[in-house]
Amino acid sequence: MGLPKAYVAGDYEADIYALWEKSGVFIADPSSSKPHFSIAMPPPNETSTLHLGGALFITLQDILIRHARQVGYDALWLPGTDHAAIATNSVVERQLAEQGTNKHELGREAFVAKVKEFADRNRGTMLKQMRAMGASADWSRLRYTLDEALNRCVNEVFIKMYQDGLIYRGHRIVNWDPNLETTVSDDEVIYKEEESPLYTLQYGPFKISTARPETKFGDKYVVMHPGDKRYAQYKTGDTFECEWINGPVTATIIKDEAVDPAFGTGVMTITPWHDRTDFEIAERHGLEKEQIIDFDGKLLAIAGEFEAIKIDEARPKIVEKLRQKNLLVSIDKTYTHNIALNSRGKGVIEPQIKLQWFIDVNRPAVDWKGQKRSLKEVMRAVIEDGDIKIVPKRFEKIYYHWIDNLRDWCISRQIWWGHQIPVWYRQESVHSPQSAVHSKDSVYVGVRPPQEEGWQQDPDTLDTWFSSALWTWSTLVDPELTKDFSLSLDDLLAKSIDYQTYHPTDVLETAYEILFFWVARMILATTYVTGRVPFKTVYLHGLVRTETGKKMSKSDPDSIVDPVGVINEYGTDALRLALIAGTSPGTDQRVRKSKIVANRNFVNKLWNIARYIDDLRVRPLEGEENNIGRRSLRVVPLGHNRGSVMPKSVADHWILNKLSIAARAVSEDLDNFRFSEAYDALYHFVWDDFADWYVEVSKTTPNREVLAFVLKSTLKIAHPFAPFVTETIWQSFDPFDKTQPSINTKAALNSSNGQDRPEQGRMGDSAQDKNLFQGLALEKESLLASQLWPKFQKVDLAKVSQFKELQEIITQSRQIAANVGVTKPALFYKAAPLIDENKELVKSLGRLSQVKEAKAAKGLRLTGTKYAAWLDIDRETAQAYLGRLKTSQKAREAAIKLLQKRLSNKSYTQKAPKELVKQTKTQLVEEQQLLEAIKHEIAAFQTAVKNI
RNA sequence: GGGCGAUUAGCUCAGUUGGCUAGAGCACCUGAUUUACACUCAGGGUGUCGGGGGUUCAAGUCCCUCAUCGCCCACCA
Repeated sequence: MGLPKAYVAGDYEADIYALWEKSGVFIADPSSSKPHFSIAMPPPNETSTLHLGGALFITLQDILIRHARQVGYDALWLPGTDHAAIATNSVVERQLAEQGTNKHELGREAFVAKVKEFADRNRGTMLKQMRAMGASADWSRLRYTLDEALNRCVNEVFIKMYQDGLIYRGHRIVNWDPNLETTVSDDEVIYKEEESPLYTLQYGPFKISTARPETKFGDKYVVMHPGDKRYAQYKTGDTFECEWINGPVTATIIKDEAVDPAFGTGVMTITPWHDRTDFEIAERHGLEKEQIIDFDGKLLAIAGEFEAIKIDEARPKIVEKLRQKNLLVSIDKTYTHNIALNSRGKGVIEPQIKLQWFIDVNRPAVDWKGQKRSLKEVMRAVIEDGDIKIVPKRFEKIYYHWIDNLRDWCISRQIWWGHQIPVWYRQESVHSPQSAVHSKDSVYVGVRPPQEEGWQQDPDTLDTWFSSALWTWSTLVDPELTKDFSLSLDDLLAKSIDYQTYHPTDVLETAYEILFFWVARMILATTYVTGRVPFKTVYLHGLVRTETGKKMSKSDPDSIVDPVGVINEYGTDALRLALIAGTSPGTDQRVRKSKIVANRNFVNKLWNIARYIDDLRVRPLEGEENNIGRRSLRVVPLGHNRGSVMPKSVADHWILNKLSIAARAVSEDLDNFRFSEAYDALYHFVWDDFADWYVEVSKTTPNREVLAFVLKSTLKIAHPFAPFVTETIWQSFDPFDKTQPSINTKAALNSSNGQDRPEQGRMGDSAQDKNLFQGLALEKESLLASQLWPKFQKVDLAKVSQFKELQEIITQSRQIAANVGVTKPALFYKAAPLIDENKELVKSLGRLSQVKEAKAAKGLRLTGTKYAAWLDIDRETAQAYLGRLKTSQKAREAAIKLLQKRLSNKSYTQKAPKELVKQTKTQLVEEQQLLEAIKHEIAAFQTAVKNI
């Protein structure tokens, strides 16, 4: 017995991973003659640690990739990390604040160096943890969103879009975060409901309401709905004088449909600089706009005595002043409204007008299928035309809705960590024809800085999602080529072998949360640049929630289940399986400890099947001749992909049939992204069919070759789901080779009683000096990870049915015995060659004292089989069973009635598929036979009872 | 205001293009068992598939409607 009793994942995982990585089995080969398959891994924040969501996406993608390799693809899973501009930037800014300084004092260069240092220091944890999850990614192609090569791509795309008029610079209202001192895109703004007082103020003849009196200093336009009869006497352009916060103002009447007559008095004043709706009204009517609040969140000179006061402090003071001036009409304290927050850092967003860079989503400047279309139109078309399929489909609707509401994308950020905008400015003196001299900003846009003196680069960086949007292809561009500035973007793509081989990628798997942030933007950028879609299928997974259904959040550390902790306690395979069991695409799931335990048990079940077979290789069974030494079990070299085996017994035929069905089902389910169903098929094959039936059968009539073959095949189909335990078993022994001892002696010693285990969770650490498997050759071919998927086995279906008949006899024997409280009864049979041939098997599995041919009926007749078989139980003892028989009779009768009704329905026999009708007929016959048997048995019972 | 999802066993959830008597894990009950595994085995489920209506030979599945919970988007003076 070489293997320890229970599989202790921590003893093997690091070594197994090292084995894979060293062998190069994860490295894709564009020159391979195999068909290619690729997935671009969503790059996680390089300085963060793995959370359950990350564990989930790695599991799903790893399953797809491993399965693809096994069914014969050259598969590339390209990993990478993200520079997470705002997140990383703000961590370092916070550190600086703690040290009493800030980035402005430090200066740009020093600040960026500091962020880089922070990133360098914290990089690696994530990569290590992804390996711990078993990710079979091609680390030789690891990319980072701030790589030089990716920067080249980012700049090229920016320039291309600029030249096509898709990128422009303009004064627009943007979401300004005064805390992080940057703009953020519309998608990064979240809204939180908050109760705050609503002040109603007297503004000339009107009453207006506001929750933000501090923005009202400059208000000089009064707006109402054109159809509002109450204000019919006023016309657009009418003016009046009135007393306001800091003295008299001249107000102008504006009529605009944006005003809701039902809200308050139906009249409002506008603050175009700090409100999007107001801005739009002002744009429509050509009104003046004035800044009230500066970019630090303090009031400007227009606020008079309130200048330079933070808005929160200023508000009560302003309200007090309004009260004193008798301009405050009323306060509604129960008013709730949504305040805008930055999703990162939760700072309150202040709308501001700012000169920023935007992507125009409505300009028809994209060549798509022979037409000039806008980015919006292309984004819609690729889904509508089926170029990209979204799984689950319901997200297509959500996606369309997002596109329809999409505004121009603000891509410039005022943070320093990221891709700096490739634009330079220079103040130039210009002599106009009238010979007046004035200065003008010249603009230079290019991959490299202009050669002449005096140019200043735009200080802003690009939204992180701008570089992420290029991810599927920028990672496939050959980094060497990007150093050659004579090449155009098209050249770079044309000459990059990886790009030519692996793009478009096959699947993009990610969380539904980032459908807009990332998926949509990859579609936007990639269709525009390459003229092709970035991926063919989008699979979206749901959130992993806590046991109580809450979202795990950093602000509530107790809510977080740490995947690394789970790996250390239960093993990676258990975690992976728990994350896919009973889930469905796009739906949130809860993770509970019991679920992880259940899946750890499955992993252990695989382990023990292997242990049993390992043991059986070299040990004769009771009653078996001790001639194993002479028997020439064919020695098959490790990793040899033997495609088939010879079945002998009915059980052999049955298990090979089950195996084939399971292998096919798992594969088909995975092809269709039905992860949970695939695992379900695997689980029940392994546990119910292989362990509980075939292994048990093998204890009386072993066929070592079939056992070994089924084990090897099982390891293959289980491998994508539970890569570590399956590879560990694969490497531990060759089930065909009785001469080779199990090699896990060290692990066996370590974990024989669960004590003195080596330190766990050391994945990737150099502390592990000796690999358990170091004696093995490291050829790729010897790894389970590079084995091909099992082929369908042809078997004799008649023999399969015979085994099912035996199962029925065995199951019924157990049921009756348990039901009447008898242990180990005898079974008699008459004229039943099948039972006769499998006496020992039926006896052992049926928990019977003996199985014997009888001359006449004796005891209790089994009803579920066509064979004449009786359990040796007297009818008095079996009284309890009578009730069961009667229940069964009723069920049969009900079923028969239903089937007859169905068959007598002409529209059913005419309209339903022929096969189904045929099936129904067969079923009716079977039910009728069964009913007859039951009736006979009940009659026999009644006779017996009478005779007592 | 617009949209999406969920509602199935005590709990957590599967259930594909409608098609056998609706399933799994956990929990629970009864029993077994010193060598593959107590991380085990055998046996045990009386569910109005949220309510109502409709389409169909056939509905957990499709359509309408109502209810409850959750999410997304937009508006919020």
